[in-house]
Amino acid sequence: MSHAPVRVRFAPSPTGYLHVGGARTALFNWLFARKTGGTFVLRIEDTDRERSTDAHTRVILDGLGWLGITWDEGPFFQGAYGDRHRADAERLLATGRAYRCFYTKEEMDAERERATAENRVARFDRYADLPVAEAEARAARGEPHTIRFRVPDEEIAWLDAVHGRISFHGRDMEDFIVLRSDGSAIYNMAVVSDDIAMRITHVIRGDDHVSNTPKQIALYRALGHEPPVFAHVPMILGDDGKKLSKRHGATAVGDYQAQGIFPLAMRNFLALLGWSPGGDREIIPDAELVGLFSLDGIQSKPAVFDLRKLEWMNGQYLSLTPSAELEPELRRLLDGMGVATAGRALGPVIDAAKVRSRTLTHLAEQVAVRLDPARARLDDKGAALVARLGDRFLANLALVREALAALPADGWTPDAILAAITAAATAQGVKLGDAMQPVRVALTGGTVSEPVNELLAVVGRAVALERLAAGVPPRAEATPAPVA
RNA sequence: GGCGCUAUCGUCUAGAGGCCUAGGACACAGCCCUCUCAAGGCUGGAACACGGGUUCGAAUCCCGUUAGCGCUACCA
Repeated sequence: MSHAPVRVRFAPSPTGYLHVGGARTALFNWLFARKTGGTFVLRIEDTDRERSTDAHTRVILDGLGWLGITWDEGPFFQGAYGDRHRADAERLLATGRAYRCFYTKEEMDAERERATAENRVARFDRYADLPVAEAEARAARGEPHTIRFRVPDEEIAWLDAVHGRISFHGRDMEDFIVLRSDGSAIYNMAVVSDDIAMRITHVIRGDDHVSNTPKQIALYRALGHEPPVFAHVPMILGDDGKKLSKRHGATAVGDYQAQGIFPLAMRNFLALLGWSPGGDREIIPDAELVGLFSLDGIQSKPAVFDLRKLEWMNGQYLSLTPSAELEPELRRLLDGMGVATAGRALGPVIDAAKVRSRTLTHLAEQVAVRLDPARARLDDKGAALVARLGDRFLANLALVREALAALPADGWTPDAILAAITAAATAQGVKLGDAMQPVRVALTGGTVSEPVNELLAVVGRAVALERLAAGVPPRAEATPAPVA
């Protein structure tokens, strides 16, 4: 083990969005780099020209930025290093660690089919022992061919930083292609060539790469380099135990950003998915995360992504964040919803709604209704209440409105409002709840909110009295229903 | 099929031979608070996959079984 300064890399391929698994891998790399005072390199593996797009690259960069994962070097684009990849592959050829292979795709497909039918492993070793002179002659004639790496017939083992010792044997691996017939490098070749060139000391990546690792180690050795430390972090699974994918719902980091999840909550949640500092920590301040992080706290079994817990955690961050800090982003969201916020103090409204929200978008919806109760829509619970109270709904509403109208503008405080409603209800023999709930429905369309007197205070006297006079809000359009 | 990895409450996990009649968190249920819903507090149900060893003693170490997952491309 060397004492060279730590250099890690995150190497996504821009063939899709930044998903939560990739984000967590990036986070672990970042955490490890910060913890060790090392360098975090970002490398975009865009060698699959068919599927790579600039749009995906941008989304990945944006996602990392949103999560606060900053890179010290890069982004480098793997596609730019084709010459070096080829040179490394040819070095393998020159030292006899690789050979020219003249199978056509059709021949290989046929062999693969035969092998499957005969229930055996496909073999592609026909050219392994072709005399070099003959191979060179055929190549010189322009005969299309690939370059295949000669896998050594020996045990290839390493001490994985999360799994401990993992061992493969060369005899279980076929000689694999390192250079395509068009001269471009195959994944394992490109990765090793780049990781050597970028002096990567620790490769922290997904578990799905463990079977690539022995091949890469063999490549390192054949190229005359010491392999880095490998740390294979387990997969993230959906709630059905299968690898997390689109059909499990939101898997892209951008989806969570759009849902109003805080980047810090996402970091906290992702960090704890497959890693633990030991003990009972759940909400870990970001500043402590780096100090706490270590590779051996990484779990060796896969973890199921639990959206509920993410939302709970986001709610924790929401309640921890002062309203003033929430305000700018909230104003932006409200503008997008068509709610005018200019010149209006949001602090009290945010405070009122915050404790009942788990995401920023949910919070924005609640704030929007308080700022502009005209946008309230009757929901199922609200409708049920209207139905249950029948005539008393409007009667109680009128009772409350009358009592509140008597309050002077400068006496519009939660305490005064509560006193007025309580007095009116008591005088008329109306249960307090039967007086309060209609107000709640009239103002929000639903039966859920902060205490009614606080709701009224936040909405303001003029608008509140107007809404109480208007009665039952219109039904939400999706489910039209008769309104009392 | 071959190779590899993994196995503690439904889920995330603590646990590195005695501290474990297995702890915390999410979720769930009940209670308190209360005009509703949250938040908060309290309480409850809920797990060491199975079988063999090793040991005075095993969730922890070893072996096997079973199950799940990953890889098995001129994709990355």
